[in-house]
Amino acid sequence: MSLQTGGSVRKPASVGKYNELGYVLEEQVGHLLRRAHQRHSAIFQLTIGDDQLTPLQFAALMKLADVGKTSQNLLGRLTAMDAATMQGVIKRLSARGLIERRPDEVDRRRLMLSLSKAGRELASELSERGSDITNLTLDPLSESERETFLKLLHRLSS
Amino acid sequence: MSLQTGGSVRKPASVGKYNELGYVLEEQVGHLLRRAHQRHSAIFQLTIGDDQLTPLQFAALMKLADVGKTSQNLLGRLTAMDAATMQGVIKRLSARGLIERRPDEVDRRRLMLSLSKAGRELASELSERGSDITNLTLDPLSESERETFLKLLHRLSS
DNA sequence: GCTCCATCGTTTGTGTACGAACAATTTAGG
DNA sequence: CCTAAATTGTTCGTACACAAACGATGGAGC
Repeated sequence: MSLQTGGSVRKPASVGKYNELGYVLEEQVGHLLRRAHQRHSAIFQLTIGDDQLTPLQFAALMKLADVGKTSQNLLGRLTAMDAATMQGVIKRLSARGLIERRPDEVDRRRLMLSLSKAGRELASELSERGSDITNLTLDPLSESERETFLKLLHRLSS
Repeated sequence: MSLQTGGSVRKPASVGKYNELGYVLEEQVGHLLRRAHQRHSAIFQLTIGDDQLTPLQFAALMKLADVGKTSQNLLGRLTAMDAATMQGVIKRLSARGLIERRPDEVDRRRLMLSLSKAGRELASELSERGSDITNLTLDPLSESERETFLKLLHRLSS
């Protein structure tokens, strides 16, 4: 399959500069998504107030607080995490004693997860912080712009 | 694919907007940014037509084609990559013979980078694909929505 | 000269992210 | 009932992402 442009697409010779390919990194949505995510991660780290907790660990914690006892696999789908990724996240939360793991009696493939007392307390303490982080991330936008942005972003989130 | 592989799937109390903690993962901008980035990565991989090339490698390649000979450190800043990350990206591009590295004569701390012939050819071949990827990612949005979204996203990219 | 400090690149360690292969188990179909 | 297919969780390999510590170099100023 030909990846070529067919030969008659873009300007041939660069006049004053070097090879201009007509591709501007700063205008690509992938690059902007990546940078926005970087900025959000930095805000998260400054705001969450728990040195160990990462964005994914926080998401898993809050989702588990939301839905209660669930299988590891289902929690992964609810938080948009790959099974292998989920494995690592749960291992670290479990090592901190925030999550309890036990095999399902009925389906012995399953690992059922639930929050420990410490996990429930942490989730309760930090839920406010989570909302703060979203607000801080969206700070450059006005109220109506935030609404518009979140609506459009949601449609780009498969 | 059914989301209900969880045996006795009880609907959580927070199907609507609120749960007991008032935190809804699906409304957090970080979660949406992450999912949008996941979707974009999948589109990139399907579209770029080069099994080895990753989004960051492609960004470095195109930026280097754009600015010409540059130091590794400066290229990192231009592509929003950490020095340690840049190191790995350049190493892999270099291993494929797409980039040439040589120390600066004047400032011996610097590693000067430039595209090889193969690198220039690949950049030229794939620049069109890069634009396709942005278009495909933004496909769920109308033309005016795309403009709005990119404008707002740009303001959230530090 | 010389010292203080910034910059450049590297390495290490931890944490996502995901494809791929795998074993154990459950389910579906004939 | 029995085999084929699907699901669940694990491990491995590769690639970001970034903090932190490091050695080498360069520059400003005394």
